[in-house]
Amino acid sequence: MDRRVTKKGDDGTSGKERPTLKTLAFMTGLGVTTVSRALKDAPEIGAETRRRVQLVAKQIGYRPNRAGVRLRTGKTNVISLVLNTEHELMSFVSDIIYGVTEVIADTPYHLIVTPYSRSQDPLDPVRYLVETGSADGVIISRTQPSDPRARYMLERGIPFATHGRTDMGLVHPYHDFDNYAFAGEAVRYLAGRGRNRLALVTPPVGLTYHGHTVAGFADALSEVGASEVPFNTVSIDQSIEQIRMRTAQLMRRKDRPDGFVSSAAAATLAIVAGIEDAGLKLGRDVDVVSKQSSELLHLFRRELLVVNENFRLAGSELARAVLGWIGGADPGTLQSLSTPSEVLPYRG
Amino acid sequence: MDRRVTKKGDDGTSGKERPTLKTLAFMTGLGVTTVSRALKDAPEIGAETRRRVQLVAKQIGYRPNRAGVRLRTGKTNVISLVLNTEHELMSFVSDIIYGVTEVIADTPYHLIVTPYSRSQDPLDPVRYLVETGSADGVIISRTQPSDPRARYMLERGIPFATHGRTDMGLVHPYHDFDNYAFAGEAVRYLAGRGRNRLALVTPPVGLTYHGHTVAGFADALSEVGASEVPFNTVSIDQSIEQIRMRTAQLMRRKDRPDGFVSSAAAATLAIVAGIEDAGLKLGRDVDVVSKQSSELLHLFRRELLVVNENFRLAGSELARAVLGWIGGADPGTLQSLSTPSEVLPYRG
DNA sequence: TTGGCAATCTGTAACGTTTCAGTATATTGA
DNA sequence: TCAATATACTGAAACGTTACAGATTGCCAA
Repeated sequence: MDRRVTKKGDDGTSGKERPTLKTLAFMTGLGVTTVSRALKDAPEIGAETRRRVQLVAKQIGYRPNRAGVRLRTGKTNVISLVLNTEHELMSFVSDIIYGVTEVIADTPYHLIVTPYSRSQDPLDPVRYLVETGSADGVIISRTQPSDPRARYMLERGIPFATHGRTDMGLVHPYHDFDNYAFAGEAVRYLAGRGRNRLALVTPPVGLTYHGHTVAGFADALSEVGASEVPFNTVSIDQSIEQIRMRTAQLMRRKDRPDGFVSSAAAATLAIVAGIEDAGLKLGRDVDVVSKQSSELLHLFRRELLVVNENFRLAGSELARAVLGWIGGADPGTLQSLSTPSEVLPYRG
Repeated sequence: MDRRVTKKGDDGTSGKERPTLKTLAFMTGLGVTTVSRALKDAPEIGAETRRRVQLVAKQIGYRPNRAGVRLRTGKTNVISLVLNTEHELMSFVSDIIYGVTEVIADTPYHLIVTPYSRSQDPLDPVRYLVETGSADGVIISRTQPSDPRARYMLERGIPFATHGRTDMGLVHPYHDFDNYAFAGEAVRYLAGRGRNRLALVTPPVGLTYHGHTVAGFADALSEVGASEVPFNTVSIDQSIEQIRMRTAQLMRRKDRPDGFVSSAAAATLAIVAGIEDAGLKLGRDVDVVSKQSSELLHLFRRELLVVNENFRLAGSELARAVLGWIGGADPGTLQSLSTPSEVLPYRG
């Protein structure tokens, strides 16, 4: 009986409102259902109708409302990158982000950054994402051999990719840098320069690539007949000052190493500072092979020997992997390993 | 007449589904409307009912469905950080991100990263965000004196904050580092060390802080009676190689500078390399004052003079500003300027 | 007793989308 | 010719939330 002032049938053609399916339906004279299906190339729509709808949609700049889709289908069109906001000094984080955005640029996906801090359980942010259904896919880093986050997401069936491998006998997408090869190459290169008492600056204990690095280092040591100078008190996620001090201590001992293999550029800066604190000279008394993610170590000390790790590539690969899994691909086919470059001495 | 198999009134208490308002309504015996209002402390709900609903909600871990809220209210609970994915070599980006996430951690907001590349109009991503209503607030960087993005968002009434100021006579939230003061301090410090032929490594031309830096530099020069050695062919967003080469060229001339003021750490690495390419020695032939965002320049060359810029703080301030504006605060009160530290010589 | 009013609570509609179950029309097979 | 079937389209319902317009109850003044 009583008609409301704002009645349902307003066709959305007035004013500057964003066009919706209803707008398109009105303009084409079709029903919303037909429009919806025409836009996603459903087979039961006539070819001409389809073209017509798509043309009009393009003309008026129709974009599906994300909230509508998400509410109806559960699809969020969101990828989440889960980051620890306290580790990783010289942050490769931006490179990963750029790599990811590069890949999702021409998809409907958005990238959200989900942080967690040292004090939290790394599982927390992942649990949050899954429980609230906030993302269609997740990228995690700081991967562990037996990673509770990977296990959790596998159980819930949510697509993800890990930066670094796991070792749980479970298959999932990952991208990893071949740290075993890196450490091996580094040792062989140092041995080739006559260095035979080598110390390793390891990745954080507990992460998978710590194991890979240590193994590559050890295997190559015995291969070339060099020996290890234990340096277990140091790993790359310690502070610059800590590493520097410990390095200086080490280098003042008479059984000091004549070569270092360092897993991160930031740590390398500290190692070099420690070496020089002890009055020794890089390239003469000791050589250092280091990974780096941007071209700055050669500027730092020309004597440094570097191997490049491309984090932008890692970001792209991880994004591709997650999207692939979401798209229904076999997770086992979405794994990639990046081979280290050769050891690069200073050129020019 | 005919009852559907799946009928409306299923109360959502079966199985592992995420609880909704309907679930809460069923459990408390109230209507969904009442529950909804009870959760947001609406005044027309009885005190006891309110407590009861909130208790149950907490117990079963109710979280409002973002898509539902967003569809109904238009509120996205999203902040977007708009980034250029090609500039800024030594990326402070991660610090900004961490700063932002720190602030939004205990809010319902998510952070999405919206990239754009050199080839695109910087206005594109902003237009996209506004047109699709993808965010409640936006943070932009690489701010220009007359910034089309700021103007655009002001016109549309969407809350935003800029990293760096504008100069259009329009008021909006910003956070900026006082680059005028930085350049001035740097010049005065160099003058204090007897340097009087100074070169400036400027921020990218066109950005607001280029002007601030140049002005601070020029004003301090005349204040201390030093002179400028023009170095306009270089700015900090050029490649390492470019800067290095140009610096070496400059330093081989007889009218070379005896002091540099550098606006970014990455550029400083190149400057120093160029200086040394020309056979000169830092600290003896020339001094360099540089901004840095992490503590690495002192490791690089102990003779470097540094001023710290805290990008994590910038991220936090920007997030606070946007949230404040969204929350209804006066944009004019959401502006902050970060004062540079003193020039720090090498210690220890 | 009655009317008015405040205090609480509730049903319905709507946001934009997709899916389900149809409907109408044309086409085919016998 | 008629029924069966394919083709092309459509309305209604539902996802979870909030806003609007009531509805119910109890209490008090007249």
